[in-house]
Amino acid sequence: MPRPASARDRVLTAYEDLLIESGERGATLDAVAARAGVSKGGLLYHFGSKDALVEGFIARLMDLTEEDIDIMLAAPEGVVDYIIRTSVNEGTAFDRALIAAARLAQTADPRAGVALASIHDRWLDVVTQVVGDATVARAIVLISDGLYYNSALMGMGATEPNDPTDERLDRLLEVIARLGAASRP
Amino acid sequence: MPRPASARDRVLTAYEDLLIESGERGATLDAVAARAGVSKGGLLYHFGSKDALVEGFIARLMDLTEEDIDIMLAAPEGVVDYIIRTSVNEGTAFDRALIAAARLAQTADPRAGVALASIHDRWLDVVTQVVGDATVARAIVLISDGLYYNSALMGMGATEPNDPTDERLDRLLEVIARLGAASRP
DNA sequence: TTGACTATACCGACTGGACGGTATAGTAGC
DNA sequence: GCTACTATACCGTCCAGTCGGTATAGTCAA
Repeated sequence: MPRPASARDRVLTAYEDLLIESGERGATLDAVAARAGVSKGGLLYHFGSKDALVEGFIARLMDLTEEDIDIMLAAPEGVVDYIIRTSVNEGTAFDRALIAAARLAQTADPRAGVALASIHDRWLDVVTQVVGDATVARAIVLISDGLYYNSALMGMGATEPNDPTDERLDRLLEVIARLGAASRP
Repeated sequence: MPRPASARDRVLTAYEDLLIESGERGATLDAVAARAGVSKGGLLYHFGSKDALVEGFIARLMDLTEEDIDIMLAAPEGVVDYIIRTSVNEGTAFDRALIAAARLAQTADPRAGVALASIHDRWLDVVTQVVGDATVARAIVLISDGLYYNSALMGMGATEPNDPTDERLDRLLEVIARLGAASRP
């Protein structure tokens, strides 16, 4: 690990930003380098190929996933509330990484698909633990997936607002409570 | 319109297949033409540009959507059962078109994302009509979205089976019934 | 303390291949 | 003779990856 808040990290963030804003096609090495404020050569010094860049991005995503699960388990409002409310916008570093991964998965990069599937499974485990019923947990995680993917894929075409305090989410959570979900762990 | 599966249709289907199998990057004009068994010149005779091909694909998707909604409304097992069970595999022409659209969404052009959003809205309308409650309908459509996008994005990484008669879907539908959804119109 | 050498971090011109699109000449069937 | 193609060649652009070079800091030995 090099000392300063490094070029390597800036490159990863630039890649993520470009995936979100312009899709996989727009996230070229030149564009990523420019965004990160390094030259193309500099980028390729840190990541020897585009493939290695994808690998690095996914590794960071998996780290953020573990962090987010810790936060989720400690959330004062409960796991279910947390997972549904944070399924909706692009605010946190984790949200952004997830949306970027969804963009990557669209282009059939199997690694992004596998990463997404494993994140989904982690959530399912945690929610199952909390609500006690595997099928109820599955329904909840699917709703979360639906919210995520809608914001990931529909972009400007979306009808869903991206506000985690939206009262429509309150109502959605009330309906979810009917499934038998404990709203607190 | 000529008699058998016309070259035009074959081109559209080949494009769809390639989107599903190889993503947007793999669906090049050369690859689509080869898959459809026409020459590149032949493809460009029918669709003057890749843009026109996308347009043609989306037009067919929207036709299939209207057909599917008619089928859904007439489904003997009810709208909710139908929408959840058919959210899961790549069997029908409509399913395949939807998965392909998810691959295309927001990659280069917002049209696929807009189309997806409008299909989502049509479903929401229909389900709201049937179950009577907008929030319950939203939860159901989100579960359907979750199932769809999981099969669209996770590909080989998926843990979800793609079998509409899977008993896990039966259990999921039982849980959804607790939301207050009428399982028949 | 200075000069030789090494490692790390980065630059940017260039190459080669892929891809969208154009063009043109020709063919089979109605 | 028109529609619906096939076949092939070619062009310009974009893009991943290569390569030679530069800058800086640190090591070490004479």
